[in-house]
Amino acid sequence: MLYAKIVLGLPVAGPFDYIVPEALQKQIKVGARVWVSFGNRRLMGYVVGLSHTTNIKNLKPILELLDNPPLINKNMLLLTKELSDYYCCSWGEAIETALPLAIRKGRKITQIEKPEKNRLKGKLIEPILIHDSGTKERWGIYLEAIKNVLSQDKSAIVILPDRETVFKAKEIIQGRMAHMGSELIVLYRNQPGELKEWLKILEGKVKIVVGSRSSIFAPVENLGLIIVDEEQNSVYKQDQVPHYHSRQVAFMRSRIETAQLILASSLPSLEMVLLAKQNKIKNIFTQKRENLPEIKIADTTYLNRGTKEKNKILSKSLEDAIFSALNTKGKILLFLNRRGYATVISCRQCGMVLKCPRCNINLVYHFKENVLSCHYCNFKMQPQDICPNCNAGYMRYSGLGIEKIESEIARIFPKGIIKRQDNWQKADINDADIFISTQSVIKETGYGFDLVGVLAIDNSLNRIDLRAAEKTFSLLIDLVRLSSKKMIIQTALPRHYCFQALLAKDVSIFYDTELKQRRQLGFAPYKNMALIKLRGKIQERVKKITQDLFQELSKTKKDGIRIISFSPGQPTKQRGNFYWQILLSASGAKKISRFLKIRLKKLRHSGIIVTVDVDPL
DNA sequence: AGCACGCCGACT
DNA sequence: GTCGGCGTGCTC
Repeated sequence: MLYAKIVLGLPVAGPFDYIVPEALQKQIKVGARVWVSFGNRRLMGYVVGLSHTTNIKNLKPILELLDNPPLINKNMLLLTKELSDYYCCSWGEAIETALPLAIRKGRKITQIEKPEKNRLKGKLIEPILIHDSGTKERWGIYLEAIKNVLSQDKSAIVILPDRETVFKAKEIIQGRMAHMGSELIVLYRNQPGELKEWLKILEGKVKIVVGSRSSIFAPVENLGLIIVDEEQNSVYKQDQVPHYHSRQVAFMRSRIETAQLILASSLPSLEMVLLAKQNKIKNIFTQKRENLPEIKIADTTYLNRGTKEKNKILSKSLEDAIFSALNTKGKILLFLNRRGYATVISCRQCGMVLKCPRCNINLVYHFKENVLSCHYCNFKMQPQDICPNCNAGYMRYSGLGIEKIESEIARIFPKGIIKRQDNWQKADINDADIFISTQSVIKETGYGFDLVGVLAIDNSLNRIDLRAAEKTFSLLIDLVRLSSKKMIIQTALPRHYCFQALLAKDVSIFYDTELKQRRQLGFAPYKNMALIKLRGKIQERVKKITQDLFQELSKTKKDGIRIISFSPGQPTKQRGNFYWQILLSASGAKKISRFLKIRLKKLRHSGIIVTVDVDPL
């Protein structure tokens, strides 16, 4: 008798044993897809083992074998197993994230049998981190490495953050390697033709795959090189279960397949900087200091002080700089990361601040729409003239939003042409002398403003988020790159290392200080962290269950697992569900995942969905 | 995940 | 009395 160990794309552990019918015994192999009956359902299963013994009685037979030869090779099975151990999901779920939708749905394919090559195992792989200021230098290294693996008859995967850079990369590689025709392929999840391209790779016809996040799973043969461009980019993190990060998967895969790994970034993640400091990866630093604008910090503590005469939004130095830029027909960007007009609506008598009834964050007044809105859940209500708490008739509208900035700027600089943009409403930079924008301006690459004024960066810095400084610094660096001459940052925290690093034009000031703090606090990248997310329709219920789970988990003093906090999710509400979460840490993601798989298996509450995000961003 | 079973309160 | 929501266990 022959039995198959089968995993399923469900959040259940498995594997499950099935009888291999006589007729399939010669053909079935590990890595094949099969149809099986599970409970009262017919599901796609993946064969992860074959055995002549079993401990389970009353086995069901495999209904149908889809692949001969098998679809998933040994290395891919190893990779997905490791993924499931690291990211706290089932093996079957991990396999399914590595496959195109059509394949998961049971599309039959014909493949030719090809012997799996014996590879030299245990060879030391070399990961390198390129820290540069643009894309020119790194492409020299990329192309050299690609040429090198091709000459050894091996293949390469190049992943990049977005569609444009993927296609640009394809052009560059093709330009340098004119003989590359169908051997170079662009792979993009859910593109038309995705399956066709994927199958071409599976057949071993493709030497170079260029793609985005999920292309790290491309079934190339004889992999010799993985390149992760802009490794710090958060698009590499999947926002659904399993919450994998392509850079992390690249490490796993390069080890399994003994492939070289090249990571590059103009502002590397703290994770990679730490690895480089520990000499676990080789660091190539080519960042030059030329072309950086003049950077000034304007201390705004005095703007916020008692002088009630006027709610001043501009420091003297920024105001002067705007005037002189206008006089010389310069382009000005004013950056403010807050939509709306007034961000705090409070009662002058009792001091109550209007909050979203669902999310408990401040409601923001939008002048143009004349509405109060919650920026988390999009709750809207009419502006209030009378305090709902004490019935006094004096509501104060304060806190600077971008609409308010626009009207103030228009008042101070009546001669300048002013355009405003946020994520909801785009404007053309070329039409304006003064361009006022939220973060949405970052996407416009390569635009050189003569003056960049950063108006309210402190709220980003003051967020309750262990990555607040990292995200703020990254934002500031993006703004520096939009600025060709001068940048003025208004802040009430002028001594903060984010600003000091900019003033000194030395990113290592930021890295060193931030790393030191992370180590002292026991946070990433020194520890692995995980977020248990609970969601459900009833706010109080989700909160209660999260709190109970938090207390339950807190009792377990084990293996250096630290249960850090429980808090409302962000956003608090999404598509009718309320979110609460528990943050924990340990040294080693696999340890956290093992712990949580045991502890969360028993946790079941109707109407509550529990997910785990390992290495959350 | 999806389903069956068994337990309890509150209503045609 | 039973309907339905919730907790629990199970799926090879």
